[in-house]
Amino acid sequence: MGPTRMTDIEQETRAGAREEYDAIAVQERWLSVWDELAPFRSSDPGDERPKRYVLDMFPYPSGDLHMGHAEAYALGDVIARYWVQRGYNVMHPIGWDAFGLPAEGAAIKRGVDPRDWTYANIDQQRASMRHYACSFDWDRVLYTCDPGYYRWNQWLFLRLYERGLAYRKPSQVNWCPYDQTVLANEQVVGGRCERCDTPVTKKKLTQWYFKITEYADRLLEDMTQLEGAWPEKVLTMQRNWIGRSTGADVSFVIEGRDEPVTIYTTRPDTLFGATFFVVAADSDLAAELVAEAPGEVRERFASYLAQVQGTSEIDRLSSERPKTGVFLQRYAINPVNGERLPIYVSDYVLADYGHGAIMGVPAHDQRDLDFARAFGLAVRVVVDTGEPDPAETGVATTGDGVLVNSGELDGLRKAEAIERITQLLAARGLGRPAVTYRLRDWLISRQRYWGTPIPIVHCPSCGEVPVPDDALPVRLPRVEGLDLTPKGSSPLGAAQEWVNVACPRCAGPARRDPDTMDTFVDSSWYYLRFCSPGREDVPFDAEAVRTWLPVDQYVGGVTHAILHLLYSRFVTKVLHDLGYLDFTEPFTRLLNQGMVIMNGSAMSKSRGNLVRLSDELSAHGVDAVRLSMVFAGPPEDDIDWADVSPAGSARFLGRAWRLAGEVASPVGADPSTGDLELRKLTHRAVQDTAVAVEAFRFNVAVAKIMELVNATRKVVDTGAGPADPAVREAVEAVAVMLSLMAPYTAEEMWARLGHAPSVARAGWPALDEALLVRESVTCVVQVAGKVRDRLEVPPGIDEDELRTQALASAAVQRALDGRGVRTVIVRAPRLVNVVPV
RNA sequence: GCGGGAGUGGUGGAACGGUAGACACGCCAGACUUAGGAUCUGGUGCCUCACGGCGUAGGGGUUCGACUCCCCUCUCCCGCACCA
Repeated sequence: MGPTRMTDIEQETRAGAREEYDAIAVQERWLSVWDELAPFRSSDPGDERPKRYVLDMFPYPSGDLHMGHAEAYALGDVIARYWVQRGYNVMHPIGWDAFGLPAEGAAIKRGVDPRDWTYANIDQQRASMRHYACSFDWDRVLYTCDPGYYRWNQWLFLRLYERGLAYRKPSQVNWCPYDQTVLANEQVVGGRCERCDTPVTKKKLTQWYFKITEYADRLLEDMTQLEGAWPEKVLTMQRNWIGRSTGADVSFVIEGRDEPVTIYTTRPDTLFGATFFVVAADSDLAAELVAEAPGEVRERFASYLAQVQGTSEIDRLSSERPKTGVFLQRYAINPVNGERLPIYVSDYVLADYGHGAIMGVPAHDQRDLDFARAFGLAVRVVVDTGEPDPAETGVATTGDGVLVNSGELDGLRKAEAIERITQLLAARGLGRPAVTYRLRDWLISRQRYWGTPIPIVHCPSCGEVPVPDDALPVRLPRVEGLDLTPKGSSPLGAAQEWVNVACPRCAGPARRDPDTMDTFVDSSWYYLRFCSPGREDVPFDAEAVRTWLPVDQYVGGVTHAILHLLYSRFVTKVLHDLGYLDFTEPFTRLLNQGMVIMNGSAMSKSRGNLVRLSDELSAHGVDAVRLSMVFAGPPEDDIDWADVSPAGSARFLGRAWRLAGEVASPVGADPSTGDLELRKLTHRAVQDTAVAVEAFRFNVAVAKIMELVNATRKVVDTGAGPADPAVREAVEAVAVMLSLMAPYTAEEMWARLGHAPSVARAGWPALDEALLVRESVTCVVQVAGKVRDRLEVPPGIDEDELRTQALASAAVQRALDGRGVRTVIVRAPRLVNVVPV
């Protein structure tokens, strides 16, 4: 009966001869094999496999790959390699987000050409990726700093320009004093420059914008397509960022001014509670209103404005900041009751939100109340919420209640009053319902060298003239002779031969726009370019885009939750509207991986907790590092490298590899004659692993593979033995599944098992459904919800039979201790719960 | 302040409302060893000699049954932060 026992001698030999797996030595042998086989090429003509587009966010080439890259690409690779094994033609390309400030920094500091610095880093990263066994399709590669790429940024700019979606306007903009350039709203994080952490200030400048606000509603609505496929967190962040609010515009007559001024409010029901009026200090309206004010007021305003503009965003944001302002000695007339409201300027009203002016309702808005208390202004309650008087408590009431002191609105509740007053205002031509967004237009011009030149020529007689398509690309001038030091204006302006051109329209002398584009423009459409990276006549091949897009699976860090993802969604919609794309969302599914940290905090040189990827790779090998990244936990969680054990991963890989060397049945041995229990475990593991991978529970997938390895070990050592065909079946399954995370080891195993490379294209093991059926399951028997016994029962057992068996259990009877049975809950075949009286 | 998420062994983490702690790391013991930081085997939530009891941040609730659903509290993380 049973499996053949190994003799003691065999056992001794085997134990004594445990082979050592040299994970590092093995690596070299496969790289050239893979180069030749190109298992991940996706552009072979006539490829009949169904398509799938897996995309990792492309890197910025600032030095070599680091631990963060290693995690992201390990995760993306599991997904890409899985779908290849499932028989899909997977497009998994890579490129470089190659424009940007670090290259200029290097140029300034070390006198190297940004081009040379950038391409040198790219070469290094590319070599590291190859070594890290990334499953990229090396035929699909792009560099955004290549004129062959950025000409299409210019093309995109011109298409937006034609539609009025790219425009120039003067405005108060975010200014980074360190980088000496403007920043988009999205690139200011907590009042600091997203790049260099310098506190941001404001500056009035004329800049180029993309009109993303025109797409605010669609960016919001289309998120229903992404529900469940993108992390909820990202969707929430985008919703908040867009910040749609509904309310009403209300016109106020200003004494001594012909035109009334419109304000926006979400609380038109509190109109009768307005006791003052505030205009943003840095708005045009403020400048205009103060011009008619007495000289003393003008002076105070001027010094106040200077003070406001000198304040950094950091200070502006501090919440405990007292309210400040200047009374202009002018008045606005409340349209509902004719009251004269004193007009103030203050920095707590923002020039570029709503209309840059508000009505002050101190009783029902905390900010207004703070201001009123600072300036001794009246506080009038118009919504009785039952809470204490704000004038005394200093706490504004914002809840629901009954309108008072509000003329015809008295007695209505908040919501009714909002509707009523909006109607009344509309009927009298004094207001209308209004929607406002927190989202601002995307400021895309930058006063720096290493970016895409804006394809506009400024002509003294024709004004702004777009560069014709056939004159693209507008190439960057050579860097020689240019001073790249940040000085607040673009270095390109000093490139005389470049900047002075003939006007494309009148041929007269004109100047190129000297600014370059935000690098987020580059990345807002790169996923389209991968379909046809070599095309020189079009930005992307329409047919190829129809084939591949949208991206089925996007993988990247949550740092881009707003910036890159919002811009990409916007550009996709614009290109859709222009007829270039037939879809409206670029990324069907999104996975945000966490960060790799060390000892509880982000790695940094200054903290002294930096872990170098290259060190980890040479200590443990590529596979062990990749496996550790994947096995550490759910992909969206941070990985504390102090908590993971690449050495443990390496040991596991050695165990798997050794098994492959012990398989003693020939290639093609019929598994159906093999050990049934092991076969069942194999097929179940294959099934469970697939389910886990598809649900992004890669750590669980690894655990399932480990279980199978452990079970196979037992069968080899103390069960059916290494010659059983079921062992081969199991080990082959392990090799294929492991190829998702540990490509070198899997390839070695595959070779040891007698197969030709590459295991990457071996195909996912076919499931035998019959082997997934269990002939007995463990049934838990509870008494009052507590487990008292376990029964082995057939899966098809009927409820009555199970109930009978459960009640017959001695352990159940003991636990009942003579009490009667009130009910028995039976959930065949897994559980019975006996409820005593 | 507003919004979102999360609290499970010494650690990372598993668990369709149905066996809490899969799989690892670490640790302990053993085997093989001149040796072992290699390899293999076994053990490992807490209390208890045991029977058994207690355990998923804390407190309530729904349910035959709750890590899972609901309410309250505490703690931590993330995002936004004068957006009228």
